[in-house]
Amino acid sequence: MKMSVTIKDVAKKANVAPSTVSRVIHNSPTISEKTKRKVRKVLKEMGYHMNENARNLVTKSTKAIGIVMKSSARESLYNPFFPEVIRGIGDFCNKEGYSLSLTTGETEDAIFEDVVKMVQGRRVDGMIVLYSKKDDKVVPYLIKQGFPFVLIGKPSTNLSGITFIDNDNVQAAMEVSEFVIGLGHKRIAFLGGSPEFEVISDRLMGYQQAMDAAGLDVPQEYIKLIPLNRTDGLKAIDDLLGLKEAPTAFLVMDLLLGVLLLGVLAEKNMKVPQQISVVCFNHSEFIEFLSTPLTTVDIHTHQLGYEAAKCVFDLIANPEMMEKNIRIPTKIIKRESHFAVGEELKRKM
Amino acid sequence: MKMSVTIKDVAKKANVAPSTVSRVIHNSPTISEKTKRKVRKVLKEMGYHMNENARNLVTKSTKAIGIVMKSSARESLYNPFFPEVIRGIGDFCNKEGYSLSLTTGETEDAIFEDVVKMVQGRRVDGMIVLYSKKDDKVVPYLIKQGFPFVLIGKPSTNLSGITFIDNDNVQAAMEVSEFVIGLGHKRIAFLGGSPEFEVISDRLMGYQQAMDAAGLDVPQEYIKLIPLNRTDGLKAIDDLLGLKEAPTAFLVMDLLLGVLLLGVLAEKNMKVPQQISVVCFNHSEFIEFLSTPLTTVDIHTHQLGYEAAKCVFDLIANPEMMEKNIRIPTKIIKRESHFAVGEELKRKM
DNA sequence: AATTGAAACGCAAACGTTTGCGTTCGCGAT
DNA sequence: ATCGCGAACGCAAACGTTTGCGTTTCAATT
Repeated sequence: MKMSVTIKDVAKKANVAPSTVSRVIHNSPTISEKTKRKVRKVLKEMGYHMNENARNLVTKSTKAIGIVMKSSARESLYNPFFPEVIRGIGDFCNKEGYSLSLTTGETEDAIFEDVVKMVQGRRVDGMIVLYSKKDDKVVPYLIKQGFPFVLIGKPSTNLSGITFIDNDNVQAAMEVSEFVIGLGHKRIAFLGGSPEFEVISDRLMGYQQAMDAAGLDVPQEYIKLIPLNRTDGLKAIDDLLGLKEAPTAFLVMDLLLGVLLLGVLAEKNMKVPQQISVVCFNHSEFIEFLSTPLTTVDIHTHQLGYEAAKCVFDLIANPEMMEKNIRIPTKIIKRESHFAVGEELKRKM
Repeated sequence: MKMSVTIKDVAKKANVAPSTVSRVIHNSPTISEKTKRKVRKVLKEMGYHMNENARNLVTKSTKAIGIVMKSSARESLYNPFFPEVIRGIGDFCNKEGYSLSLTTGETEDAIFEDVVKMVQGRRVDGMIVLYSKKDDKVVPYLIKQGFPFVLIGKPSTNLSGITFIDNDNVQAAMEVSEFVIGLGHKRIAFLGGSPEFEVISDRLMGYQQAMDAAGLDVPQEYIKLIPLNRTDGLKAIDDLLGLKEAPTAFLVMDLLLGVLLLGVLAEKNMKVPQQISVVCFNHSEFIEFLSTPLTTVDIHTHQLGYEAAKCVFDLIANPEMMEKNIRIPTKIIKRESHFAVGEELKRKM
């Protein structure tokens, strides 16, 4: 490891005081152009680079923000949410010259310790929390510390003062339900993950509102809230398809379940969209590779991250800022896994 | 933001010198048990937590390691490699109480700047580089700086002194080829991404070696090296299936291409594995959700990350260590997308 | 009782910055 | 020639730790 060149080294070589070098680096107006040129020359020559630790120590501001994630989270591993949202965060941070720090903890306690270390250890200026769980210690801690943070998702606790970014999932589900209803469907199934996730329960709500508004009743058998794995997924799908009045359309909450559903339908030789319509949440470029051109709902993951980062920045700059709640709009990407009732015959030709 | 309690605050309250507090924190044997108890009590009471910046400044060691990734890398977004490898790295780091820092840059220059900032800015003790590109500046820079780092993948430059972790892709491809050959196949296609990636060219090599060894010749039409997108993928697959002597088995280098292939085969009503065998690289739990139980090659992504982290640690502890090259073994996960030639009829009953 | 020697602790410098304030310098106005 | 006054720069303290070394304490040895 080469020894680093410090401000003092530069100062010595340039025959100025360290403070002058510092001011040159920050382009202070109190330094003459002549000295600036001289010092800058030496800076280049010696290959100076700032020691961020020393800087952080005195300015009390690291140029970094932390990301809290539940690392073994199944749901974030197999859909592109995790990388996408980090890319979004990264994009903004990069524009502002900030860097990113990740929690590494596996257990909840370990994660909490990571957060404490980041916050109290003054390693980051702000935090972005990538999940929202019922009785989690992280968010309450951040609030108590008065530390700038934003949440991606919806706060599950009834704590106030939380700035959060998310989609309007109720709205999104309502829109997509209305869309499907508008196509003429009356028997619409809801296939999703565990309702303990805010996302799912919100979407369920939107779905039900739309159905109610359209005067369609929703038999409980149409609603399948299941863990995200093959066996439970298969069972749910079989149940639905085995119904005397089987649904003609599926609202699927996850790409994985969507893939599973398409597979089952293909095996049963049921054509999508001719016999069954499928709409799937969380658009990603992955679906391009499926043989069925799925109609999806784009939740704009990248933008979620980007806006979240922007928000922590505002919070850092102005800690007394009122909490806000930014909703990223969703968009139905219409491809060809849905059909309008009555069009079956035309299509079959 | 609450004001932090420092070592001095604790020292004052406990009627000892700051140095004593520091030694208590580090559990120095030169401090009596009595004082330790007293100081520890005050530490808890005041809720002390160390300021890492100050610590890093004097010890010249942050307890963090950096991760370099090419962020917009398509290939890392849609297969679970990226999250998985980070989880692996995180697992080890967490065990050792280290934290993680990510580059945020989009362009190559931005990424390079991130790296410089991490290294020279003394924000990390070591680095893990998640890619290896032909004429990249990062690796040469790290070498020049004598900074501890390891590469995941295979160094594309002819620079020596690089510790790197990867799979033996030649070997892996050879094994899987032999496996398929052993089933009786003679017409085996190779479907993969761009050969500018070391992974692909290595596997291609292994494939060809196995074919040669078995005395099977490989017509150039059997080898499709294409960019990872739908159109190019479809074209390649169509080409292969349209051949007068179409392959009976496919070696697929990527989950995405695998999914695409399965879709096309289903549309053409070609049964897997009865008519066509498919083996796909990069096992992930995702494939559980496909209707076809794909036989895959597990490259142990998680362990790649874990071992990489372990390596930087060794390097940090002992910078003069000889470079090493750790190969993570691969494993064929045999499921049911392959068939032994001659068994078709049995299966059909 | 004086001496010795660990054991236990305190002092102060150092790490590389930033920044308030003081000092120097040159120069035009008196 | 003196004064005054910005402009340009240097001094030194501060940020919160760690650590080598010096000092104190106190029990054990002579």
